[in-house]
Amino acid sequence: MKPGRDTIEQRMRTFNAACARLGIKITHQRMEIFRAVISTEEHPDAETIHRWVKKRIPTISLDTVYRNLRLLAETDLIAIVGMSQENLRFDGNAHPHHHFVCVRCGMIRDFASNAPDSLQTPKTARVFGEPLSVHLEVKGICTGCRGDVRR
Amino acid sequence: MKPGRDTIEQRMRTFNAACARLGIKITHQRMEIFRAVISTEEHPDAETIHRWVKKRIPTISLDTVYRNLRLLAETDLIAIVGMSQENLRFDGNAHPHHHFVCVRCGMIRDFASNAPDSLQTPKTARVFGEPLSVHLEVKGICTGCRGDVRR
DNA sequence: TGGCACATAGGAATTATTCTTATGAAACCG
DNA sequence: CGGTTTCATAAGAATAATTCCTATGTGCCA
Repeated sequence: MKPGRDTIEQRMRTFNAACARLGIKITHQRMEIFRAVISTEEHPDAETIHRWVKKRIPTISLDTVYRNLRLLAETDLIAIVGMSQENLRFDGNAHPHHHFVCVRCGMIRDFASNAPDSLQTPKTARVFGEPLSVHLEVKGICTGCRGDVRR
Repeated sequence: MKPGRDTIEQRMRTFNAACARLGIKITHQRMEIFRAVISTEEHPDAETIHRWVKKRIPTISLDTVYRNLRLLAETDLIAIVGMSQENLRFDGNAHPHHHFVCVRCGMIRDFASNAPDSLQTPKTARVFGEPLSVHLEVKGICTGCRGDVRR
């Protein structure tokens, strides 16, 4: 486990402040779950976090881990990697392309980049390995959903 | 349903050729599943594709749809949207960042873009709606897996 | 056209995630 | 301080997407 740009303790203080502001109780379980997520670069899954936290709270249930991860993600204290996790979805577009994803209705549409050069792999990514492809995901509100809101 | 840059019939011919080359049998079910995926912009899930194909082959099983979608994705005749669909994974990095994903071992690492301007939302994406965030996903082989291969 | 490897259908199994319900603890209020 | 309300948790049951199993069917090469 290794800290990011902020120290763990700094982020725990931010966490406490955010919970107070949002009216979320600061339980021992919740704190340890948050600490586990921010203390690693590994982007762990719920099962893995559960295993880690059990070392400190042996009786914690998997459901509590799931419940709190979801809560933390909803309040943007942590993030969920990748798509907003619906089912598998398939794409028959044979050409290289990117995706616009509506965060409200889940609509996905393809678009081509109009600046292909800008999609050279950033040098900062190359330290991790040999890149094969680069894909852009734009999240937003689609025109349909935006129209709904106006009404 | 609306064709992409190539016509449906062109792509069906490519499909037949690819199957022959790969030693995959061209069954009625397989063809209809492929046709369904390439005939839409909607990035459907397996259940939806099953519903569509049932109109032409009423007895087709959901498992056959899954099996063939997976086969087609493995041979790059179609693609799966988003991450290579393991479990939910969580990310405690509070700063905006992008992801390097190893396609072999699933390792995910954060990196910052060294060209933030290049991540202005492409104009081609704006026609679909109001963008909120842009995220880059670089897929590749991580140094660890690359080392394994050399041995 | 016969045989054989590959495909399919249908239902059962698996697995990640969420729900239910009863219990427990924190905060609130007089 | 004691009562009450509200939110959180644990444990196991339920749900739902995906995959596996196995018997039967079908495309394709010789």
